[in-house]
Amino acid sequence: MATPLEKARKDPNSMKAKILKVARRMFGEYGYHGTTTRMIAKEVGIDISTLYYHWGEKTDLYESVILDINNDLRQKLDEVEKVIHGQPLARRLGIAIDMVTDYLFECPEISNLVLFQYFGKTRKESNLDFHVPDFISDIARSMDLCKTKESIPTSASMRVLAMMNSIHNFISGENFFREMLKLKREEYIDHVKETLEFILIPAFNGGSQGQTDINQTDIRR
Amino acid sequence: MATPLEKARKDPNSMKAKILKVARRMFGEYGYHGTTTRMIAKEVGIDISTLYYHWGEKTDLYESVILDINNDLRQKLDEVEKVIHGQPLARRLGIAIDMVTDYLFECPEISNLVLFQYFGKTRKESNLDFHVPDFISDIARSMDLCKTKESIPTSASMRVLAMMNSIHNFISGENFFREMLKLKREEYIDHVKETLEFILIPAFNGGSQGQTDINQTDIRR
DNA sequence: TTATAATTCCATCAAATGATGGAAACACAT
DNA sequence: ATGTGTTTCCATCATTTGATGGAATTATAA
Repeated sequence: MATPLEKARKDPNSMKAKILKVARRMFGEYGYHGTTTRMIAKEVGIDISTLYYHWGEKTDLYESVILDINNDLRQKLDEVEKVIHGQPLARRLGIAIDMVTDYLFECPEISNLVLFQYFGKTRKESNLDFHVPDFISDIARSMDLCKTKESIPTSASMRVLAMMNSIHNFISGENFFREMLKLKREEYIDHVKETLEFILIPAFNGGSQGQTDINQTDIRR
Repeated sequence: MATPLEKARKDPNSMKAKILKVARRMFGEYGYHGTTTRMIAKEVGIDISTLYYHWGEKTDLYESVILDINNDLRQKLDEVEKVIHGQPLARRLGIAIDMVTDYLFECPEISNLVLFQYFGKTRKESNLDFHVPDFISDIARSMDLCKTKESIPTSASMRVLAMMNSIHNFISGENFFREMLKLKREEYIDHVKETLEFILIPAFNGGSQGQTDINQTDIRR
């Protein structure tokens, strides 16, 4: 109950929580430098100084946002892990893609912020470790890319990164890609899942499984 | 010879060209809002007003940067297309991955800017069409995903997007991922190629080819 | 050399932005 | 009602940032 972030999570109706929610979306859309504290305050409907009262400096708010999405993502991945446990690999992958994709389409700011973290620099660097390695190793183990949680081969980490990024890309790029392809939201989501399965399942399934129409099977849903 | 961009391209030693080069890198690293005109001017070693003299508003410079990398990328893709023409699909893919990856590792700002274009919003929206559809259709045809250049199926476009983005991700994320995996640059590049082949070749090759150690074949280089 | 055009820098502006002090408004227990 | 602690807003700063006018410098041609 010490940090503002913990307070915000405890009471989702608190002002701290409201600000955090808006900040997630705005930082996700415009990036750190593209988002001003005034933009956030205005969107919440409060004065800018109220925002500073609750969260302090802009960098602190941003770090809280990162920690928050990090937490959410980890929680979701744990949930997925429980569901797919024990299934055969192709099915595990199919379900995981389906669940994670659905979730991230609900919270696209997560994908946005993850990608910003990977690709963007922030003038004043933050000494915030992103805990990505945690995710990676768990997913790698969950996909039979390694046995123990320790000592993950580099190639396994790379493959998991490729997988996760492919998903994030389609979520974050929705506006751009959907406009480009003239698709409705539902259509786009279906195409994303189909494409992810097309790309990922053959690779991780040993490249020896079905043809391109593996998408048509009942792996999804 | 009309626009500043054309002048810059004509004479690579001109001040316009120098500024453009630095602007590409800076916009690529920090994004549009994260880069100030002063940062660029300082890096070039000139006064800020000299920058404005040559390129006008910040948005104009940014648009020129986008057009410039767009041009470079298209040129490179045409070059790749010529090299791989006539080869069997898996080999075409292997060579394309190799060439494009090498090129983008030389000009990482291209990947950065492409991803920013996809994922970021820019407060004041620019009415600049990015010509992505051009790339997409050419690549799709080059990979037997469709017959004619017109009427590309949506799923084909999606697959090409997935492919291109996977490459851009590893280029743009180099700093983050390499630090995370404790790799030297050369090692990282090799792992990127291996991973891309692992992910992409089985999918586009019909999912019926080799096992995971397809990476060990002589497809590369 | 001299006139003309192109280039560069200095000084400066106005707006935007991060941040804060302090007064008012509110909640709530006594 | 009164006192105490919390929350909110108004007014305001200092800095940063995009942008420009005009003088000084440099190149170019006559």
